[in-house]
Amino acid sequence: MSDGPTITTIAERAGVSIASVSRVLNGLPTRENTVRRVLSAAEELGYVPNSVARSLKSRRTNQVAFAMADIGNPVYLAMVREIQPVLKAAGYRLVLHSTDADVADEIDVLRSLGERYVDGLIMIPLRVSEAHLKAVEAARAPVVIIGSVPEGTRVDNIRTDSRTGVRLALDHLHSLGRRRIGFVNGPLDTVPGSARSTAYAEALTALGLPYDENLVEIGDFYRAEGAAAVSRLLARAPDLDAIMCANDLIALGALDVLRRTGRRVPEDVAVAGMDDIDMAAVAWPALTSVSLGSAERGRAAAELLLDRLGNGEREPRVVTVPPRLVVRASTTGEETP
Amino acid sequence: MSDGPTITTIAERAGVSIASVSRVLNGLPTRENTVRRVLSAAEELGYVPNSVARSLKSRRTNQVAFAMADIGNPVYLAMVREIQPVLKAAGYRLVLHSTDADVADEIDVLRSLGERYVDGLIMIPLRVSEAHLKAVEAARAPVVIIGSVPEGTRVDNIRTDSRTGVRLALDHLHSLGRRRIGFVNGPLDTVPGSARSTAYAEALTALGLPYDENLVEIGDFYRAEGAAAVSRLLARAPDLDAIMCANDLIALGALDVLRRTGRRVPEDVAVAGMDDIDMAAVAWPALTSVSLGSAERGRAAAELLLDRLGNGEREPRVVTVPPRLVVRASTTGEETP
DNA sequence: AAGGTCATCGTAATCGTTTACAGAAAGGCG
DNA sequence: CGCCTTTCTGTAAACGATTACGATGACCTT
Repeated sequence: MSDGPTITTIAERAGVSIASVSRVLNGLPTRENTVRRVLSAAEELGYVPNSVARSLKSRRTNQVAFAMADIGNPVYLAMVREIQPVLKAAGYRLVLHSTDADVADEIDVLRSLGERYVDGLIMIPLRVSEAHLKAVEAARAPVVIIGSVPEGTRVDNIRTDSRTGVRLALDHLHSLGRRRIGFVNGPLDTVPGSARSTAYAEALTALGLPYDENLVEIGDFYRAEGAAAVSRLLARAPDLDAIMCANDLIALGALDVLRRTGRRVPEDVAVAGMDDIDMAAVAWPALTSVSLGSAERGRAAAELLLDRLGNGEREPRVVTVPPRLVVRASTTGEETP
Repeated sequence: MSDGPTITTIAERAGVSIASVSRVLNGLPTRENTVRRVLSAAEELGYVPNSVARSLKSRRTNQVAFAMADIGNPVYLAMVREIQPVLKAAGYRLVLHSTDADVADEIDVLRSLGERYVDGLIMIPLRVSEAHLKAVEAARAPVVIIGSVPEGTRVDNIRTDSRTGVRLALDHLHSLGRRRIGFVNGPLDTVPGSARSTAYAEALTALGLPYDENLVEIGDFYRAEGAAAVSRLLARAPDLDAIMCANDLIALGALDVLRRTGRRVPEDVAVAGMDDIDMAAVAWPALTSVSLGSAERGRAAAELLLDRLGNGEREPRVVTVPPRLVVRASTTGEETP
């Protein structure tokens, strides 16, 4: 754990100048003899270049940050899983930020781009405020946002269409003959929360079903909170025959509550979730879910960022990943092998 | 995306020297008037300190790396989830490395500590070679290893006791009356693979059961490979009444195969896994699993590293997290609410 | 042999900070 | 008022790399 050799150490041992050392190590044309002496000196000393010093001069760190609300959420983890290999292949390291959905913390991450410890940022904010947008515009490094931002915001953007997603699920439930379809959502002041709320109302209208506020309950995007919300919902609307959940963790909570209260899924109550996390497939009954393409979105974000890091100035791009309904036993009762 | 102000810019605007700017920004004693001028200049310019330059001088990056074999593995993700908040609270950022269980890649991560882009490393190698140990000893920054290393290795180390873990599970299966207990393992040249293999044999002996090599099958630590291995196992030993799986992904694969081949779990075949990943609790039937305390190990590793970063030289420490059997329906049939 | 070309090398500046050191200003005291 | 002590501030040297520029010497040409 000593203090490690620098190019100066090498220069002394090889009897050349630090400039020559640098040139050799960077493969610039140098006399054969010098190359040999420098390389063997470097080898003997176990030289490893100091990336901090290099970054200071080159203004590149080969690091990229990913900021998400909550590292415990499987959706974000699925994204990390896709982002990491893409960046790694391009020679970038991935730095993780978990912001606890705190706006100040997210703005802070954006501001911290000025510290230059990363070359770019992929961010997936739960809420998008004015302050966010200002900070994004002022950011000192390329940013890719996953999630909807207002039209006209000048930023690379990956979005999905959760409105259509909700619609797909409700159509499916309706086609199975369900008419009293409850809805359990997360906070309405979040981007997904508000989008899914209006989507639910619209889909009902399109299906010719009445909007009954007794069928709607709001909790949070976690399993325990989801379970609690489902309990409240069942108390208010014991006659419902289906529950649409704003994400899969809520849906897993719903399965817990329904099992505990002795209702069969899907015979008594069909359940659908959103995000299609890994656990959806192994749950019992396996959970019907709307895939919002977390993996694709993660990969697309990484690729968009890499492209921007290569190109610098170009028009911001928007990539939309379409939702896809994954039907499983929690709605149809049929096991998919 | 312009080039951002530096302390030089601030110094000019405030009419002081860069030394004074630095002092003010670092809270060193300075005349009231100077403080005010520097701070307002910094404010107006939207100054953000360059962390790369600061790191070069201070020799600290406030970053810590976590290197794991496969970022897709829920066990490692569970660790990331615990490590991140601990580091964040201490002001460190977390950099992720996925090494694909490649020895060369892992050595590379160790070597790259010399690049000084992180202050420390938490590593969880699947295989531990001579080269690993050499690289660890030579590492230029503190390292914490999760997983067993040879006695006497001078490194902070978090371990669990998977031997006892296997023993717990087999005792449990035996107490349920199972006598033909199969074992599906991952590669034997990995640390967990070899440990669990000997543990299985030992536990059988302790229970007075014969070792039947027809009851043992080797695949890999993934769901699909696990399923394939279980298929082979069932073909060779159709009369088995329990399967011990070397990890939960294999166990999930086992559940898939058993269901597909029409065997009831646990009536016909009881199944137990290891690691107690999130999915174990939601699977159907819910999976009995040996928790190796992934969360605790992650947290302990982070704390050990922080302590070492604070203390510098001290004797290496070893923390052992005991295994714990989590009984669920896949062995007892009783649902745990 | 003188002059020119070319490859190679070393000196020094630079990136943006921190900090040792010395100089300047200010205050206290006889 | 002069001297000493105490603040405070500026100059300059690090940290470890990259790189522009000019110096050096080998080699070729005439």
